Amino acid sequence: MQMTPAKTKLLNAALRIVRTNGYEATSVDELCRDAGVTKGAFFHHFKSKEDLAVAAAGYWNEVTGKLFAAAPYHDYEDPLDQLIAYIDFRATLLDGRSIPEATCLLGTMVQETYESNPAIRAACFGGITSHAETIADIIRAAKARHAPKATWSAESLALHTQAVIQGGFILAKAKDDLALARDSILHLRRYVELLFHHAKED
Amino acid sequence: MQMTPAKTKLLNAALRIVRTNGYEATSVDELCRDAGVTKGAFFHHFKSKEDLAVAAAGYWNEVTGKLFAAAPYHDYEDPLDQLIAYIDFRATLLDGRSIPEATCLLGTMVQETYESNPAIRAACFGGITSHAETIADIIRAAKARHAPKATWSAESLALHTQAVIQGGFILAKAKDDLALARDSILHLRRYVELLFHHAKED
DNA sequence: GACAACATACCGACTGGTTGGTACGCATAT
DNA sequence: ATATGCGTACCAACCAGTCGGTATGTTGTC
Repeated sequence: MQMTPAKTKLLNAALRIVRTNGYEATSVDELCRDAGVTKGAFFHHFKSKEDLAVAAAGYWNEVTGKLFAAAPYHDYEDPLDQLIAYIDFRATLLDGRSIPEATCLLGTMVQETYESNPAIRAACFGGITSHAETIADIIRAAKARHAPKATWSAESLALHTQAVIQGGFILAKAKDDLALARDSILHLRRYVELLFHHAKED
Repeated sequence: MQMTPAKTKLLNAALRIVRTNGYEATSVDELCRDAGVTKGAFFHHFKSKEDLAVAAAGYWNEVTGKLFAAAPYHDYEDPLDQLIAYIDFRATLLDGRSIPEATCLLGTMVQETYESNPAIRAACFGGITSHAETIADIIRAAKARHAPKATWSAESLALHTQAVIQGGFILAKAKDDLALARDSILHLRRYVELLFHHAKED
């Protein structure tokens, strides 16, 4: 999608500011100031603040989609290796980043808007589940090869990976330390290893 | 702590409304309307909206502290049984509740305030870690008895339980379905079982 | 036990600043 | 010429917080 400069600048500003201060605490004026455009430009491209949030969720999916598509975890032949490498990749995404830079726009926005703003909630849900689905594909393949008789489902485990990552972000925000998010991802890695290790023993 | 009726009503209103709409989207006027008190009463008891949020976090700890202290998971002799029962108890806390009723005030508030409001962030951190510490005590005992040589720490696993629960809430909010939170808690249960099952084999 | 002095709990009109959103003007490109 | 992209000026609603005031204790003094 071709985008006009002001629109792109506004969306990038939204990713940064909303992840830092949340959706409600982010004002249209601040967004415009940060993007270096005026309010006229804002309401030319977005019919409301809510509309911007929905567009930002879509933009987030675009940006992170490319990031994950280009990530090295795809290079492994064994899907279980891919899964472990994906988890490790999620951990490396915390390195050298501040908390607002490392955390997820969708998880942040949905907390504030799930009850009051169905459109934003749905956009966040779509983004999270579409990413989880790509992980579920990997898990499905890993399960078929290494744990065909396991009782858990690939979809459920994929969503769990996202839950752990999102939950890790919350703890990290609370302590102001991304190490807590890293620790939880490490537990997740161990869980996946134990799950498949256990299945092989049967 | 003895509390005046208006103050208690405001704190109870805060627990409900903030969990529903978030901190920023909750106005002082709405809080007063819901509590059935006036603005004068609000600012008599709290010197600012931020002050109310900090007090609400403390109040949340009181209320949930009693809930967990009276919960049945303490009745087991074996600390590992206690831990599993705690996890199951967390799952039952979702039953028959709406999402705002089931979710955690601290996790919701800290997402919005971690960068812009250190006092609220610290209050949320204190509440989460003090609860996690009670779980860490159980895990420490379970580890001493069943997995003395395990490499993971009780504190880290305790925080991970909280991360999974918080992350489950985010997914539940995104899908508007608490089943997702339940699923993640089930994965957490399996993780703990595998962790100790694995340790016993060594 | 009566009365003054003071504290606590609460009321609700008001304020100055901020909010999301609108109306409209103008330049450029087709 | 007309649609698109953006700037300027503005608005009504709402926001957190203030302030003068009342009603109801509580405490100390004689």
